[in-house]
Amino acid sequence: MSELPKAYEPQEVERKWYSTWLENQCFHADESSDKEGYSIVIPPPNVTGILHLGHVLNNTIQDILARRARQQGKEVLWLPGTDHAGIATQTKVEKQLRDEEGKTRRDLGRDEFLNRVWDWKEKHGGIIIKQLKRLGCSCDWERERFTMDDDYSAQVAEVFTKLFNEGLIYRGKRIVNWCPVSLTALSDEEVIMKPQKSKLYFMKYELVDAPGEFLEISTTRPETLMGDTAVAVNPKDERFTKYIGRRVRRPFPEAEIEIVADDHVDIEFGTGALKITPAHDKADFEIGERHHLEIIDVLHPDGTVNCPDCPELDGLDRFKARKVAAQMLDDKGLLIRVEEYENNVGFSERADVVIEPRISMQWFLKYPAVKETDDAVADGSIVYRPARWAKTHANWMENIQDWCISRQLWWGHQIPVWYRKEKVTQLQAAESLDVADMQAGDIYVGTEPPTNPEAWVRDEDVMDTWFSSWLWPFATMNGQEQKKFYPTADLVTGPDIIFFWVARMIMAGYHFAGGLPFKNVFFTSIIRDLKGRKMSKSLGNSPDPIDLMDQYGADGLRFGLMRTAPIGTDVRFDESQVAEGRNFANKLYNACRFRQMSGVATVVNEKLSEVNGIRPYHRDIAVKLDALAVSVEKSYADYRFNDVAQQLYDFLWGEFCDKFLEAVKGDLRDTASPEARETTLAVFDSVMSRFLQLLHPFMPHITEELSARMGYLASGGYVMEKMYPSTTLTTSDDGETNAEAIYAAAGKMRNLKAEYNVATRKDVKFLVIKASDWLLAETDVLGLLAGGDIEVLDIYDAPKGTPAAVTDVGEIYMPLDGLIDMQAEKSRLDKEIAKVAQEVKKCEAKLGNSAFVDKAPTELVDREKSRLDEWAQKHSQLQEMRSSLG
RNA sequence: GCGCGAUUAGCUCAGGGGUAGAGCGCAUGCUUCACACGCAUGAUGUCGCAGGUUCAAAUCCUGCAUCGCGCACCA
Repeated sequence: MSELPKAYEPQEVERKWYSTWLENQCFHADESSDKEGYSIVIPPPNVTGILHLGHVLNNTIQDILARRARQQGKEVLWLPGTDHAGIATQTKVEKQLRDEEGKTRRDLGRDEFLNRVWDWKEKHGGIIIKQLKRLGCSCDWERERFTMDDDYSAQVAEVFTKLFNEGLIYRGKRIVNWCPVSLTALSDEEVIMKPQKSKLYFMKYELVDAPGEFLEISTTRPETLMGDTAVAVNPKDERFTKYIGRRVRRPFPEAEIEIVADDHVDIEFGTGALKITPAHDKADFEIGERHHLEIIDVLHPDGTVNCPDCPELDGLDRFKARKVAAQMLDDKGLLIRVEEYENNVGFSERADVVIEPRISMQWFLKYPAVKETDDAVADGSIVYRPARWAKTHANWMENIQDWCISRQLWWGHQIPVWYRKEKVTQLQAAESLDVADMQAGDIYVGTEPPTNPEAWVRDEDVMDTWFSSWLWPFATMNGQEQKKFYPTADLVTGPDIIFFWVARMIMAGYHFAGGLPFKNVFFTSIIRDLKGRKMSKSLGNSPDPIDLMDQYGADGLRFGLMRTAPIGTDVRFDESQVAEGRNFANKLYNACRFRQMSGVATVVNEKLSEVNGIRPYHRDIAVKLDALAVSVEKSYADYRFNDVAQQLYDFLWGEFCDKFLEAVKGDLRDTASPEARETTLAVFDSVMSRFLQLLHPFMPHITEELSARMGYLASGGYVMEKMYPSTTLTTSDDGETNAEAIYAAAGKMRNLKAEYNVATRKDVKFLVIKASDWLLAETDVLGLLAGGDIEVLDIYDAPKGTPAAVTDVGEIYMPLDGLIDMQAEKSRLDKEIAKVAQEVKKCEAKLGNSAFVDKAPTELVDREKSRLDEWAQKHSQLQEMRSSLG
């Protein structure tokens, strides 16, 4: 057996077990099972996505929850799938088309282009799924869903139709966030505000009725000046009262526009006069509505200027046009000055370009079940963890705006709306069709095309990807499955998509599925690099999880990440943490390898009392294992996964290997008695087999491997299927354990050796007096642990200066036999004495404080007193030693 | 502007009214027959700053500072 590799090599083992689990359908969820149901739906990654560390954290947590629920005897469904990710996917395919064939999607036409996207999806779509499998995710892959599966798409159309019929979906001309690169509208949530260095232009418009008199106006966007249809001032601003209702001259193209009064104008800002461009600013649009202003669109969809009346600007890119327009103003003597200025500008999340507020015809949704959603989170029907995210949720719900759900893309769920052909021809272009203008018979909304399709034209737009994602928890399940697994139990996701996804799913759950979609939402940390920056492709600071798994194993990556990931705060990723995860796996492997040198287990005892010849170390580790199970349970209840990992780590490394295994090592040697060996092996197996089960959710592969290899699964099955031990290994009848006293004494003895620089010597002799009555039976082990020979004496007249330690096993002396450097010893003692004297002083001060003695709990005071005794005793001992040295 | 979080060892982070913790790193010593992905021993902290509550504050409260995040915005 000893020819096993010294170091654990996870790669092959992980592959082997994952395919074994799959072959045996270990992840399969049976909706007709009698067991209690437990379900999680995966936050569907983009079908184009590549696994990053955020996914690793997120899915490891889900896997832990799922595996643990199985251990608890539940019927578990972890439902996987991917999201079609409208813009992201379409953009990728368009880029490929452009790069490889020099074509645009319009060159291909809608149908052919969509074929290409589907091809692309078939080819590249499965990458992230494979990567999740590599990580060990126990999803029910037979149930993998895609947001554009036929049945899923049907439900999206159905939901649209229902909302339309309820009057919650409407079409209208509004200012929307327009992405000039993707050429589509976006929702407010897809816009990211970034501070930008820009310029504030001060210019003047001449008053029509008073030539030579000017009104000063400040703007950051002179290039939209051609679309100005008014100037606004605040009615309370006395400087401008006299101008209200009069007209100024717009410089180009020349026109007269009115000065209106509107409360929106900030008196303090700029000159206090605001140019109004209703077609290109949300606030201006609203002011325009209040004052019935004309709307002039002066930009093309791609962000170039559309203004044939100004040939100097027509066709220019908006940023180029900005400079030219400023120059034109200057040429006319209307530009007063330009100031450097920093303001917040909206960027498109996907294309990272400046968003253009643009008026266009779009579909909007008035959110359903807003109050119910708000309440569910506020009253704890749905529990957010950490709780503070509930506030963020509430904040958004309060200021909720209608959702722009239409996108001018092809990849996605096409809006299930048809317009009568004659009507469209009549109105010339479908883009400007206003549903409000249509008669009932001119529009058709439904999940199936109209019966005479040739008479109808379908709306070209598709829906926002999130309009399909918000149905995910129930649209992925059929009726039977919903009965068993809906609502789901836990949702694990990032706090950055509370608005995009979580809140919307709750609304959809209420409105379409009759209630909450999940009970708990666990928000994971955001993983940053060591400098605190977000992981991103462009910064190149995002380690590839696959590389990490190649290096450290999936289990190592999972464990390392889980052990650091704090609850609710961002985490800085440190690769050394992953190395620790690997080291931990290796430690576990080697502990088992050691055991395996004595053969494999045939029987694993369920109770410690079944084992003969139990000694303190055996009892001790068994008791600690039972305590670990309880404590881990508690941490799970609070979703404190880092805590669980830390406890498992401390137990295996600190208790099992460092103490227990060191203490019983002798029993496994050839020289040991068969009885002692049998006892130790039995205890090892009882504890280890249970420990592997406890660890399994975090490190599924190695625990499965070792359980099999060690013979813990003699009765068949897999660790991942085993019920979590419902009984404890020990009972209160198992009695007290003295192991801790021995470990502590051994520690003190090793300290003594180190202090006198004889740490590595094995010929050190320790003398024990006032020994505990049970110590005689344990001197061998104590000697082994401490690294020396133990002799228990009734009396020992210690020469002055003999190093000593007071322990719970007795008073221990380490005779020096004159082998110590006296000079070094003296100065060491002096330092030590000073230190101890300080401790004594501290205790005395505390006990001298009558307020403390009177008011603090008595056990605290008593503790302080015994502490003082200990320090004082040590102090006099040291002084004695010091004086003996002269 | 409003809100939220963070600030503890060189680094990454736990903890939390009653003697300051882990791992890594560092130092010293170990090729000890499970493990150098290891073993043993050790050094390192005014627990961001200032007040307050308390017998007792790193911990609770208030303010401030720095860093980060979210929301709202000034054209």
